[in-house]
Amino acid sequence: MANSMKKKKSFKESEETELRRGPWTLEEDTLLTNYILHNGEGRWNYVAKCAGLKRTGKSCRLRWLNYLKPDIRRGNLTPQEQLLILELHSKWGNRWSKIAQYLPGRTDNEIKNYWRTRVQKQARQLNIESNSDKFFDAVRSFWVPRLIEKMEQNSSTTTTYCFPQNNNNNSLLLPSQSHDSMNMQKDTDYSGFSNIDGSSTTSTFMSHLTTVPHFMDQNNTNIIDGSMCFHEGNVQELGGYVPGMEDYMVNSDISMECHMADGYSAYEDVTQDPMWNVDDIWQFRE
DNA sequence: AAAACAGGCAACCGCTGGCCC
DNA sequence: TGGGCCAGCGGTTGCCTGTTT
Repeated sequence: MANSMKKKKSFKESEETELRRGPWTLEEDTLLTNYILHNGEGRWNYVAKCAGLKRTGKSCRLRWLNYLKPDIRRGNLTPQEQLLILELHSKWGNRWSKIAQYLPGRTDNEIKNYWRTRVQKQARQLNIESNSDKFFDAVRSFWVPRLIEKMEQNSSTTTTYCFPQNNNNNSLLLPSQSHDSMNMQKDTDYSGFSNIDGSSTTSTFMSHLTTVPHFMDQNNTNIIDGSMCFHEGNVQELGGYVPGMEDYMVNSDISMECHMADGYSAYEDVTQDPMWNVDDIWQFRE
């Protein structure tokens, strides 16, 4: 018994030592792709074996889902996608796979990397916790409007992005609790938005883009009630001008100084770092 | 031109939950 | 019912590349 266990173990060890790790070669990619295109995904350990790969099933799965799958979108995240990530992260936190479901062609890994390298970097520079209210306020006041402006500039594409229904008051695109006193809603009808519990919530920025009371499911095939959508790069038609936005900016004690600051490069390409001029929003620093 | 540094991203690791025997 | 296997997920690591000195 002990002997057979030992044999089994040593066999397994020798099998494991043959497993390849690290970067995938072109040949491995081809083997995996060809196998899956002909036979489907199936069980990953089986896929690895049958495709003739010396990789774990796990490794094959990751490579396929994050890199080889035909519908993977590559390249920089668009302002729309960034905005969606900010919004969805404010609702769900680090639920990367869930967030990725709303960004067709983007992987959870890519979104996670984006968050860690871009968003958290900004938070670090500001010496703010990236999940803190203060950081959300900063994003609301600066990043979001700049992303929206960027969207207005890119008016050639027509991709539809869909926001899931708000079911809490923790939306990044909403005024925070601390800004409730600004009475944002008085000039604008936000009635298109409702929560699961029947109450209504507002989205400071997105609600002005369009108020379509439905959204597509994960496969973009079915329309689901109770959400908001906007069309990428077509903000003008949908209300690219953001009424109330200036109210928010002007009334916000956060935005005040930054908005007025000389030399503040508020309208540079927000899809690139830095998210904002750190020196100009020094007041966020703790 | 080369070394040092920083950022971005692909890949790995460990945990969890579901399924099956 | 408990153990093994597997897929999926989020966190972490390490390499590659571009930039700075």
